[in-house]
Amino acid sequence: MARHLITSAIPYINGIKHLGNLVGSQLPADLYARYQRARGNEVLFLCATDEHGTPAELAAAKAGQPVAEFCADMHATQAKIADGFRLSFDHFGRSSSPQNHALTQHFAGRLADAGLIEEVSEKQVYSNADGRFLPDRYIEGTCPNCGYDGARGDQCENCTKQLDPTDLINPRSAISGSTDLEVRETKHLYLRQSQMRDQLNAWIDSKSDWPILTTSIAKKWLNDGDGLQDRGITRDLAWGVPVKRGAEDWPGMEGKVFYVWFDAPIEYIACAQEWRDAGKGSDWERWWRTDKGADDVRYTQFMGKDNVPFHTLSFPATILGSGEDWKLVDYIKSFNYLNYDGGQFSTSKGRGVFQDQALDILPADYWRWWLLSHVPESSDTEFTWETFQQDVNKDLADVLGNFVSRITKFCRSKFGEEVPSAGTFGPAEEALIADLDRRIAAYQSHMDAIEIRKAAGELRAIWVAGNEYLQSAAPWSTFKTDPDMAAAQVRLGLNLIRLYAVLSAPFIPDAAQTMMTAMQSDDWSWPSDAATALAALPGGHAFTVPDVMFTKITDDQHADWQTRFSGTRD
RNA sequence: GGCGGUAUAGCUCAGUUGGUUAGAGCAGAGGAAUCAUAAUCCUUGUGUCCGGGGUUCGAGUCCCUGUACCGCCA
Repeated sequence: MARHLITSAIPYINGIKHLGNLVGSQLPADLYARYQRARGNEVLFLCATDEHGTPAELAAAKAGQPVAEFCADMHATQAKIADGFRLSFDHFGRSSSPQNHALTQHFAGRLADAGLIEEVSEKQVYSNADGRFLPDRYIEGTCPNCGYDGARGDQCENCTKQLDPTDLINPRSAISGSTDLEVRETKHLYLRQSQMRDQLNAWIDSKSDWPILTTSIAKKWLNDGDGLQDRGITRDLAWGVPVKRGAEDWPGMEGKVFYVWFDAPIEYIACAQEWRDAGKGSDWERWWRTDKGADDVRYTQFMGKDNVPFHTLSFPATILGSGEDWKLVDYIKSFNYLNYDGGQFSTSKGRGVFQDQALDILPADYWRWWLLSHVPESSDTEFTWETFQQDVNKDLADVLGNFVSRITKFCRSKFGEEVPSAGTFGPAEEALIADLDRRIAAYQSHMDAIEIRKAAGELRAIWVAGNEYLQSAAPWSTFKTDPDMAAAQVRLGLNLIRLYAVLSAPFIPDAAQTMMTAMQSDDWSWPSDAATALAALPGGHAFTVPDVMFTKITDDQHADWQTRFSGTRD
């Protein structure tokens, strides 16, 4: 039995995410996790919330809550939404957990011992009114280049010129508006990634099977300009993991915390400890320590393309630099962006569909199916209500839902609500079985390779094969002349429903459960061959006719949602 | 400005190491059937494969160049 460690990029805590955040990491990771479990493999599927940093502090302030309380509430909210989408995390952790605090400090200590941490003094803008240092982008002022009044300390969004905060004319705090700013000297820790460039380069080079999107981004950061740059891993903030060297205090670093990009990926490991501590498992090290049983684990990460540098370089640098036997990622599946109706999803402009709204208007399976079958694997993908309506109605309601409906209702009217026993399979049935064997093999190989769109296409073709068979076998016709043959045809059709439940469950778990329940079965075993799988429900086995599985999206709903989620356009 | 990605049928996309008349789903058109959520099934593609050069016996596929969109970095 193979063992799969699977992680999804961890979503930031500052608010409810839109669909773009779902499709780029959590949903495909869930698909893969469900598939591997279905194949009988051992899976540990982890995700968490990324809770530290300035945006979280500001979001909490805006909500009028202490930041710890805000994060706890928002974590619960995101966990509820994840559950709504049927994301099957073995544990949904928090980067603010005590486990992550300790582990982050541990890694910092190991890296320091290995000579990979450097203390650097630098000048940063301090706001007396806010009582804090301000990150570059939280300083606003007049652009020295174009005169735009709302330029940020990192870049003027009017003329796109890159800036230093000290370039701004009449700088002010973006948080309070205060102009009582001063430049102060402060000391920070830098991770000397540049020292590990050759090691990282060789590691990336060894990953010839990774998606081009993943390796090209990594190589660019390794080789661009002066090569991989050292990065600051601490900040002058209150909310975060306090800087410590292992369990020891770090002289000169009092009151500082680690920067989010340092502690967030470490949460992947800490999350396994949380999982253990929550009583969901007994041994987390056999998943994460190659010297303690994780040698045979295959570790796959899922993320949007914006997260690739941290996962290909920074986090591996942390792990390799520690000198300990931590598990490195085996395969990184990265995704492009999902666009919304001619533009980008925008949190600030309220453009696009947010995850809670999506679940309010339609069941999870509708979203799961459309998003996964259109997942942006090779380039950005466009969401439009028109294609969403068309595709979901066609694939789920017409092709799959109607198949279940037509065969169960036909059987009920002619043979009653049990699988008919009479008749034997002929050439048409054998041909279907051979076709299914080929298609299931193709489906598996696409799923094994995490080629999601291809897998979705093959699954859809498997649904279509059932309709093709019924159409040519025409039991409603044979019933008049040869009821026994009709019985055999219906028996095959009913067994297809159970097989579809098994094969479809990774994509649409709720509908799969509906199908399985209707067939009054609990046999979720993955098919070894179609002939055997289609004999699972013998003659005489009782079933029920399920309610309509997928109601169609109407034109009125389409129009209503198109308007409601358009947001404010400029 | 530097780098990377993308550009294939009305729409969403496949096209493996260059090799025969460029494919799939949806939409459109025609037909069959009537068990079913008016659902299904069959038939139907005259596409300057973004433009322009080049390499090659042969390029959607490689090289150069231009254009458009997206992203990352400075």
